[in-house]
Amino acid sequence: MTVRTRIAPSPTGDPHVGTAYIALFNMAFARQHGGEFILRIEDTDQTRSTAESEQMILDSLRWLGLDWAEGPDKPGPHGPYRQSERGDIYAKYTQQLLDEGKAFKCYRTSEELDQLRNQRREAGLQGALKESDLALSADEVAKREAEGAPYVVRMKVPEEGVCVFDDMLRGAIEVEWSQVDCQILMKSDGMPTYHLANVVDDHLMEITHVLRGEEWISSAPKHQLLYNYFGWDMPKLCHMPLLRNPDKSKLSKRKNPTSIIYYQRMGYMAEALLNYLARMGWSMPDEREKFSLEEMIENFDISRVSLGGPIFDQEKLSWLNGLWIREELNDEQFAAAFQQWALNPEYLMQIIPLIKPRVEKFSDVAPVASFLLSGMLPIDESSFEHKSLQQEDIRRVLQFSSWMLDAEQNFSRDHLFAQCKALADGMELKIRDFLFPLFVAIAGTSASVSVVDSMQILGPDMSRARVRHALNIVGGPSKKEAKRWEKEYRELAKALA
RNA sequence: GUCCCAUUCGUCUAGUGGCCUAGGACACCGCCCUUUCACGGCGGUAACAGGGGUUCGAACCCCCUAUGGGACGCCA
Repeated sequence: MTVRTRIAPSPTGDPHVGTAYIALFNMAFARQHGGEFILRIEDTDQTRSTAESEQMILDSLRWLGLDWAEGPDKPGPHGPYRQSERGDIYAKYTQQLLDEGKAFKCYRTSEELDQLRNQRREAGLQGALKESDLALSADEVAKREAEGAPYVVRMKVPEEGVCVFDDMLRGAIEVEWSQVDCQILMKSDGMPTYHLANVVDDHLMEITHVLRGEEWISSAPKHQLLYNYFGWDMPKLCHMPLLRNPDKSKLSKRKNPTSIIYYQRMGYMAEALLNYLARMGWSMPDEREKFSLEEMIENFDISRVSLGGPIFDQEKLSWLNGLWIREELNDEQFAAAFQQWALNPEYLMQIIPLIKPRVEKFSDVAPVASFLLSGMLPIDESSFEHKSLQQEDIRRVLQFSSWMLDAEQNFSRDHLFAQCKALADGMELKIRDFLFPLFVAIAGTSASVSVVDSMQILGPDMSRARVRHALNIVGGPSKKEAKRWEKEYRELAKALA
């Protein structure tokens, strides 16, 4: 048995807990059956990942204690498409489908596609775009071909009938073919889409089981059809429930910290985080709450996965982490773990240059640096009292900053400063005044080291969480204000890089 | 809007036709322990989304409705 999961790097490289969640279940399933667990990084969209962002994900998964197989014929984290010597395999399989009449070239531009989709919506038509909808006149095709216009390769999909595929947890799922669009397999830049790469790689790597998130259910018919077109056996599919925000939407960084690095910085033990993730949608046969990865693997049974989307509850995670700390670490181990967390050279060396100029004795260090070793800060309304700034200004600064930070992918100090400056100018505030609420949010007081340096060190999720926390304390916008503010912010955001 | 998936205490869940007067855990509340707080111990509040079937019997099987979520990209 060979089980694999695919992970998609985020541009910032922030490794998502959802990624770890899926990887964990893949691994438990594979290891329970004595099989191999393979991890693949999906990167056919080259805008996403860099070597560093991929490394951050792999490091985070290793930190959690997850490990995966890599072999010469079973490419490791990367798909064959990353390896130049195998880069043409997708072209080969695409050509095969073209030759067999199972795929077609499409010269439609994105603008035309938008138009087509809008027209159909206005006409009240339902169903997916089919080959016949996309067809251009023979003249037009010949013209565009002669011009060397870019084209994509799409798979052909039956116009009617039902597709039935199997899910290990849900049984047979039926979808009308009319709902399935003729998926692009090869982009105009010659790169395969996920759908093609996924099917070809999995076949070449002899994958037998795929455990992935529920959001993939709707593309399963396309995948199955591709397997049929190629005449290959399809791996068994299992779709895991999606982790949710407290408001039940799919877990997202705007509403909840999602980065593994956040939970690391927050001081959770890897074992506890993994344990908590394992309890999302799954339970031990004896219902015990605390268990190790090894114990999970020993007792793993995929049919014990429950399908309702679990809400990621930080409170219960904290309780579980407390259990791990109190019960699994003796004083020596606690000391070592804490030292590793707080006093490791990598982290310390980021902090020292900021702290050193501001201390006269070592006893000054802890008070000055404490906010860099904390979670949420104990601040209240009085923390935000300011000689000239109005309450309204403070609330707006925090809300605008929060929106800016949510969208921000680059958390380097200089860039963050430039963004803050741009917002401050737009709001006609002195940068010093603009930064005041941020100082309180990030450091707990305005008498502190550089706030943009602090945000860089604390990382995106911790910074966002603290700003959001501060906003809750001073009061976010009312519904009326929110509308006006959003409009203002959209104007200001144009000045942002 | 269309299609798909889901639905047990506020939250995570047990439950696979009779062991269910629905069990455990987090959170919350109360009591005990304790110079405080926390930890720990004991107890409490709190759920089968609604309606129809099937069955001697339904949280469990079927249908309808409602609610929630996901997917509808030259993203993954």
